[in-house]
Amino acid sequence: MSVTTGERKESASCPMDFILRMLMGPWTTYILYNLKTHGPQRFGELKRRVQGISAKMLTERLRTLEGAGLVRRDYEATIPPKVTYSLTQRGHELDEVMGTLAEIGTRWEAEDAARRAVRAAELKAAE
Amino acid sequence: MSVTTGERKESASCPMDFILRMLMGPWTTYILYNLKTHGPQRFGELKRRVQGISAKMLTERLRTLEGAGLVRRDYEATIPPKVTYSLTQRGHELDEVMGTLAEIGTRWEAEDAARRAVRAAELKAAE
DNA sequence: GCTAGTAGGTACGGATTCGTAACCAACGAG
DNA sequence: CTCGTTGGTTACGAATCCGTACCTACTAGC
Repeated sequence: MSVTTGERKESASCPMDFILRMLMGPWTTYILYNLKTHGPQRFGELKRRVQGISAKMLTERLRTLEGAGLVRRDYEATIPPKVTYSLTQRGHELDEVMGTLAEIGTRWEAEDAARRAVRAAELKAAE
Repeated sequence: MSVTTGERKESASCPMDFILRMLMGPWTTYILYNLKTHGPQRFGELKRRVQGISAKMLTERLRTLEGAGLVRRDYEATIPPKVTYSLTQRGHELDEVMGTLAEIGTRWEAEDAARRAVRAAELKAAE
């Protein structure tokens, strides 16, 4: 599947698919999360915060997000150049869903951890 | 990124990432959507409905979803075997988010279409 | 005996992806 | 005159993904 370029053959009739393709792609959620919580940021700042991402990936993801209208790119042709990225209004429309997803994800992780703990305790008791 | 197997190195501190990895993976949304709207289904039924998917992919995705606790697999060792898949309670917890995502996706698609139409009209008027 | 259908598993291979490393342009500092 | 900074781009290569094709075991139907 092409996470980056959008549809592969036919995305036919699943609007979720389009939007999830956007949100997915390796670093996307980290980028959006950072732009949301820390506000507009310059390229280097963002790169430093999204630990481990390469300039190439960051550029590519930002271009994709920009193309989808989720992120705005402000370029100042100073020397050295200054490029600031920020969430667009459309980008902020995802705040709520992302919040919900994060909440569910967190809950599930906690539940899974609890379940593992119980199972471990049972195993120990069965010794 | 490994959509299928979950984290690659560190998913560190982004619960959205975990859950989106689940929802993503090529056919996942189609599968969940079908299980949600058409209820529990057998393997072949599902395969027929999720048009174009290969048995391999369907099996793999279902196993992943099962592993994440979103889908339940009921196996009856009749001849021929009968395997029914259904959403678990956890699977249904995503109903609302998926609905919201679908709504946003649909709206954006419509907005984009409208914008393209306007642009096309402008181009035509400028001839 | 041959085919179809059920629910997959396995092997291969082309395409895609993503990380690494190198490079670029302009300029200010030393 | 070289170095560092910013915001990238490009080339390469290894890893991964996912579709195709073929295999299983069993039975029913012709």
